[in-house]
Amino acid sequence: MLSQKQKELIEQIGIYFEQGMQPAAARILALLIVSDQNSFSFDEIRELLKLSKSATSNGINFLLSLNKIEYFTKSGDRKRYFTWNPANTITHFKEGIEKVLGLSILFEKTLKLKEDKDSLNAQKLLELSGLMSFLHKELPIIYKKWEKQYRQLKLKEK
Amino acid sequence: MLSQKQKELIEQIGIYFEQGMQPAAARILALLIVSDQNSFSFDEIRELLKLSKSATSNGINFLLSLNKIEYFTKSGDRKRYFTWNPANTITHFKEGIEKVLGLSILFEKTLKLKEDKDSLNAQKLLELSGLMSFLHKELPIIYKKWEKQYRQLKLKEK
DNA sequence: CTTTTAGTTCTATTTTTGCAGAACTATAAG
DNA sequence: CTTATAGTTCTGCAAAAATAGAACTAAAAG
Repeated sequence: MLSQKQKELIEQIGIYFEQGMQPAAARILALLIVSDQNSFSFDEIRELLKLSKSATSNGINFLLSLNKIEYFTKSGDRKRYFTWNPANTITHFKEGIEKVLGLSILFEKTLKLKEDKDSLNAQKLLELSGLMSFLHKELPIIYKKWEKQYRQLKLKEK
Repeated sequence: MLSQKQKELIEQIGIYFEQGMQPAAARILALLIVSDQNSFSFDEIRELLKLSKSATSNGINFLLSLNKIEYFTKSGDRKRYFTWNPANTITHFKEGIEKVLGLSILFEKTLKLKEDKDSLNAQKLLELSGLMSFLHKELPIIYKKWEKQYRQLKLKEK
């Protein structure tokens, strides 16, 4: 069902995802991304990851609420089959970066409160928030550049 | 010593920093960034943030070990005076972004294991790791662009 | 040598997080 | 109506994280 390599990747990717969700949810998401099987039932997830019913249920519902996964049903079968929702993942990735850059706003606010704007502290704060907001402005340009390049790559394939 | 606005910023910035360190350490760092006072002794930090000696000591040493803060001493005074080490902060920020992009390597590894490389799952994985590594390549260019712009800004000031 | 000071380390609590497993619910099938 | 299935929710526990405060240490001052 899962090779050793796949298991390792689930763990490693899971660690990245744990920033922002519980270990169980992180591994469920990693499983749906890594595996070759294109959908998993509740109990399959439960057994593969050796989780309890509650951990599985909570993890799945957490991921559903964030639109990171979705499910479909088969007629004459009560089970739900869960899959990764890759369509939103790029958006989520972009949002993740956006969030980090929210810190620049707090740094700008801090700067405004500074009595001595010429201190090293204030100067560096300006530099840092400057870099952050510069990056923030540049990112959409990068994304466009990539999309263009990516579209051409796809065309070539055909 | 600390205005209401400063206290709020310490809490808010602290929340960002808590990803990666204990709440106490996060607030100590935020304090050193936000305050107008340019250095703080152990006991000043302790009292302002209402921390225990151990929490203060551990927090300070953690931040020192990561080079996020530094200290100086005054002759005829045994205390250490701690300050934010802004010089490294930009480096730390860049490293933080680097780390996130490490996920792209794991996604590439995942892709290699995929039996069906034409599945939506595999395609999106390729797209995602592609975006990530593209961004990774573009970042140094952005940094240079910013540095150039920033240097000109500084020259104008003079 | 004794005392003071600044800070560290150790021990014990408290708080938080995460999960297991049982009890429960809702729905559909028979 | 009864039973089976799929999943949720509740209760409780265990491990980990974070902190408090006391005991301790190192070094300088007197």
